[in-house]
Amino acid sequence: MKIAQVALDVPLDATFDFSVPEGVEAAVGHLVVVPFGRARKVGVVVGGASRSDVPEGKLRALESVVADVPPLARAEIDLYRFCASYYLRPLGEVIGACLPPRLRQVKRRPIRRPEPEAPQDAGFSASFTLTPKQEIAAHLVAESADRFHPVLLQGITGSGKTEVFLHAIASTLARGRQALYLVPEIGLTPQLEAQVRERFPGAVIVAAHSHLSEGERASAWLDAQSGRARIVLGTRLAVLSPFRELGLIVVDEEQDASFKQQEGLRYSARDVAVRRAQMLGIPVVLGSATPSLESYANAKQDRYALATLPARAAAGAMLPSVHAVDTRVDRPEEGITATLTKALSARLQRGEQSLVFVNRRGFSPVLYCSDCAWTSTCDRCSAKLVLHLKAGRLRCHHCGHERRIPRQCPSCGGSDLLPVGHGTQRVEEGLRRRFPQARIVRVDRDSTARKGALKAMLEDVRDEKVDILVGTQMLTKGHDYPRLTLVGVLDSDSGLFSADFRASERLYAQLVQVAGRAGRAGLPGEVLIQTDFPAHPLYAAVATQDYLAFADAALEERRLAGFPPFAHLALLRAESKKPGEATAFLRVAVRAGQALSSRVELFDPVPAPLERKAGFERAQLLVRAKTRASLQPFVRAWKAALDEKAERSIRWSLDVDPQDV
DNA sequence: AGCACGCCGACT
DNA sequence: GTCGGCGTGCTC
Repeated sequence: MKIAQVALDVPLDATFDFSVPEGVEAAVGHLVVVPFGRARKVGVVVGGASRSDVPEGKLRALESVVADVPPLARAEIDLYRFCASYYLRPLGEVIGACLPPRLRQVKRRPIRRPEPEAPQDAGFSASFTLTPKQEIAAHLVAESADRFHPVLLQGITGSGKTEVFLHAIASTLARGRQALYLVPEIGLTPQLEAQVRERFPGAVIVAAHSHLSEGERASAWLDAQSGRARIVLGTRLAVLSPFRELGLIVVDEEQDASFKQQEGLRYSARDVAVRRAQMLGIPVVLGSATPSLESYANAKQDRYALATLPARAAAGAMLPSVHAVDTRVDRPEEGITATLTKALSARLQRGEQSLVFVNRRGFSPVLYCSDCAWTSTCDRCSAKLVLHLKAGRLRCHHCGHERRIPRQCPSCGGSDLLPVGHGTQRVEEGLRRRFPQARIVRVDRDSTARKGALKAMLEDVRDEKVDILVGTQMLTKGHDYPRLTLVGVLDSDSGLFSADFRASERLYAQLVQVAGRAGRAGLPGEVLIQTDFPAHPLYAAVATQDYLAFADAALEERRLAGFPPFAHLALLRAESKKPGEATAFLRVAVRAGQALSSRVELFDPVPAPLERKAGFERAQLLVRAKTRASLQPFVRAWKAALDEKAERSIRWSLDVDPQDV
């Protein structure tokens, strides 16, 4: 009797055996329909055997092989096996994460497939000539097209990294191979998709991200698998797409945190991209103005080739001048200092645009009672309720709980309730009072909730219907505004002294990114950073845009502290509704871990950054190892031990290579 | 995760 | 007398 081992998207760390009926051909990679419990499910055959350990009474027969989806290639199954093993998740969950939902339905409408078509023109409209530096970088990528060859491309904003990527993609297509182009958030870079389509007019290009409709997603997946799509442009989940003849992977903004999935299969799409390139023996390019220290260290150790683009590509485009505004002397009112007000006013007079960036990480407008110091907090989370004036509500950003704005203080009955903190709404109002004639647009999660709202706002900015843009990190990514010459940064300091060892790296990347919005086309740009610590070296490094100097200093700090890239981490998170239980479990986990290995270092359990969330009490525990090779076997054994020990009332997860600690 | 089974409180 | 609460157990 023939047995098929099937991976199913259920949270059980096992594959399931099914007997293969006579006359059915179910090889590794095939999608199959199987009976499971009282339901039927679509799974993927990941192995075969002549016998099974499952008792005969339990073994059931697979129902059918899915006919209209070609089988996954061995290379893909191998990649999924690697992800499952490295990130300690069931293989079925990995496959579940990358198979489009439509293809996982047992009963579904047929997927419309395009007619067979004439061979595509891989032609590339190379309307730009590369600068010598870009030329060198493009060469570096193309020179070893048929072996694993990681390249880190570090280039300041406006230096033309995209152009280098496009040239590398062009030579990949010319050699008859497909290219995968990963970006952090495709919704924020609609310009990029248009740009790629324009440059490769004869090639089929598909986008792969979670905002697609189910039909579009399935069809993009099948196009990548069949080889019809020559370029796949996508977010992190696209790194798991099947390809027929993948020849290049590009990871743009490789330092971006959104490449790390934050629940379930907690994979890093950047790391998986490098691994996939290694498994396939193809080049991979990581690009950024401010590479992660992990990637930079790899380049310094010659594991990656390093290419740098130290100058802006457009003739005459200059770097913005960056100044720290000392908020101890120049006291902000409604978040804005006199210096910034003056600079904004000058832009208004000259008909130029300004951007006010509110670094809201750790800051929000909350309601505060000036009589008894009561502040609005969420009942279920250890978080403040954030004031939303337009909606007239107080809202918890973590669990969604909301309530009406009270007229009187719930604690002392006083009527002197004031909003404190510098949320974008308050800054917007302050600016309107100062500049009643200015056209001001606010861009944040609330104002862009409606579909297409962000796009419309950005178009207004492009068409110069806007004088001042106010907003959060959404504004810092990838957009190009020719008439924007001033960037003001508020609440910058929250990243300087955070408990997270990566906070300053992130702040630096964020400031460089937002500074890069100023003065991109001939007009000189100015960046004003409001800070209590104007002499902090991080701000000096932003001013000189000397990434290498910043990174070398930051790496030295990491080396001394023994943090990544000089160590490897895993984070055990636990949460429970029972008080104290999560921490108690972590203490048990420490003892279990100590018994397993002396090659790892187990920290003390600490409360999670948001200690209470939606009624759960959350704590976490960091594990550090010198090398990946010593961390991996430890976490594997540890997980097995914890599976035995954990009570049902505890929810826990292990995060390998955590992003936020 | 679903989805059963199973044993104790307020309703037609 | 039942409808239904979510604790516990299972899925090849």
